[in-house]
Amino acid sequence: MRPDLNIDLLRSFNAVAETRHFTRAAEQLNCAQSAVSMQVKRLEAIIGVRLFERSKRIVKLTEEGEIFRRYANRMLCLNDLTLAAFGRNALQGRVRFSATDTSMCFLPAILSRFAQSCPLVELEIRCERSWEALDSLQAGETDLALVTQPCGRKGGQLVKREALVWAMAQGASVEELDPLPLAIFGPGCIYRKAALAALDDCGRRWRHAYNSESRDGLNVAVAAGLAVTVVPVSALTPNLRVLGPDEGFPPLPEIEILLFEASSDAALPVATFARTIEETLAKDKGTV
Amino acid sequence: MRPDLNIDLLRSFNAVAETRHFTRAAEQLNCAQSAVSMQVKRLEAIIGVRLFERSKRIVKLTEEGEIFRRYANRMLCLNDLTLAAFGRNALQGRVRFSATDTSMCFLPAILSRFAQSCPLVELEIRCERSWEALDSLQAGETDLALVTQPCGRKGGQLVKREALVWAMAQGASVEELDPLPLAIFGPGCIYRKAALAALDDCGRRWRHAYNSESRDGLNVAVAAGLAVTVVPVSALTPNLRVLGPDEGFPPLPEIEILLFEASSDAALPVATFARTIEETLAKDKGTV
DNA sequence: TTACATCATCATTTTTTCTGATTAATATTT
DNA sequence: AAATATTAATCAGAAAAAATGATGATGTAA
Repeated sequence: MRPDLNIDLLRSFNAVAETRHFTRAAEQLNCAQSAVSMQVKRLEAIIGVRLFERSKRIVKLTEEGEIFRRYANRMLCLNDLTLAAFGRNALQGRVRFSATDTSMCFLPAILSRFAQSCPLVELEIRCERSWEALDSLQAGETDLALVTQPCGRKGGQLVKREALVWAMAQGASVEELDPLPLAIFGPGCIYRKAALAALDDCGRRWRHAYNSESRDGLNVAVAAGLAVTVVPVSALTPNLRVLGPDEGFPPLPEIEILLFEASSDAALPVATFARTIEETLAKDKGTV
Repeated sequence: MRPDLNIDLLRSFNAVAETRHFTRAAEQLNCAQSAVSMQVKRLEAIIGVRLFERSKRIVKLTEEGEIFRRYANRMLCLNDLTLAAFGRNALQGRVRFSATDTSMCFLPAILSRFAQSCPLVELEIRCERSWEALDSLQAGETDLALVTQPCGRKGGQLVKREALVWAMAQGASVEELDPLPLAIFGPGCIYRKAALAALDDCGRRWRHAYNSESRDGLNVAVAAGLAVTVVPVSALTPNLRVLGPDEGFPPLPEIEILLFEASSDAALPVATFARTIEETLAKDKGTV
């Protein structure tokens, strides 16, 4: 029925909009000026809107042209992204990645970013405790590990500091809970020690009500309002309520998210994934 | 350097991926089967990836083809959206719209949706109290009004019910505040009455500490931790903390968001904007 | 095996697009 | 004011790209 857009035409349109000259745009595009004129004309015919004001000598975007420019840009970006993701020198391969339960909450942002620009790279994700993740890394079973404890290993890179807070279900009340029922990870977690010590220090009685090796396990008890837990602020969900000094909860230490790589000269997909993690977490740094 | 994508080729690719037949795709596209073959081949050359498995008789997307399909689809959607937004029968004109401070918090979602599909429509937004908005509508100064109180007018359409909650700044404490300093709208707001009555009922002393005709005005006091306010849950920001029965706050009534139109046979852009409001708010309904 | 269906390939035709020259309009210089 | 220069639109012809219809190859069903 009606013709589709054409990326080449958008490219030309964009060049004219940038340079504000048909001649310069032609140079930039390596073609004759008349070609650019005709391309813009063709594009205008397709979308049925006049894009440039040519009454005077100067080339100026019309109001609609200005609006259309945003659409054209999105289209060109998507085009470039797609070509970069697939083209001949697109990344391909596999990345075996270990995350801890705690670092898991950052994965959605990281993954959507990475999957977008490197769709051909196969991702293998495991969830382990920090020390297990580092063992896997050393054993060559994984390429990267995003952990919360260095476990004595050297070479980890600090990619983010994250506040840890006490939290419980929105509706639940903490008043009548004494001793305080806790849903936290089992022994081995250094933050667990710090949290319990802090509670003891301020004289709050507690009991270890629920235990699990995974956050999902704990969440069941927390969501039911049966226990209080400790989470990084990034893992807070709408149904969780932060418990502060007002309610008698001591401040918690910050956790450090560390990135370990199997080798410094890792395969390109691995290195790219590592850089994506750094960038994504660094971006969040300011907002939290 | 390397050639750009081409929407026509994506269209063909998509047809083949859908029908799983080059011949059927050709019928669908109204062209010869050989053309489709060549188009797919050309596309494969551009992105440097084999898209279909043709070893057997059946046409099957390769693994990469399956991934590429998502990119192609996004591109085609953006193409269609752009054409619909500009093409000959694209909406053009102006919509004059009144919102109240309370309904304002829904505007970002509504506007981004509308602006996306109708970029050529000029939007004029005013923020008024409900009764002023309805007066403006009746006076023909605006085309649509999204209000929280019917003010005795008939013909409004209920587009959303929204819970109202007590809230204060995250860090601040409510314990030592007696009488409770309130930052709420001035007289005229029916929800204000309900809120104050509820406070009185549960024996909580309060004083009217801050007053303003706009939410921004109130927010200054609230953000500073100087006062407690009442907000619809959709207007909650991360720096606000909900105050519930635990802290001695009575439940509040729900507000009703009503949409009034100047006339039932409004201009097409106005009607489209109205429909966008309904759809956007209806979508939220389930999640809140 | 034969008949049939399906996709790739090819030579040819058709369509699209580009080029280079020219023109018209505006700005700049003399 | 006239001359010159710059710029974009237009046009005819050239070049390139794409579509067609025929043909061939390959696999499936009868």
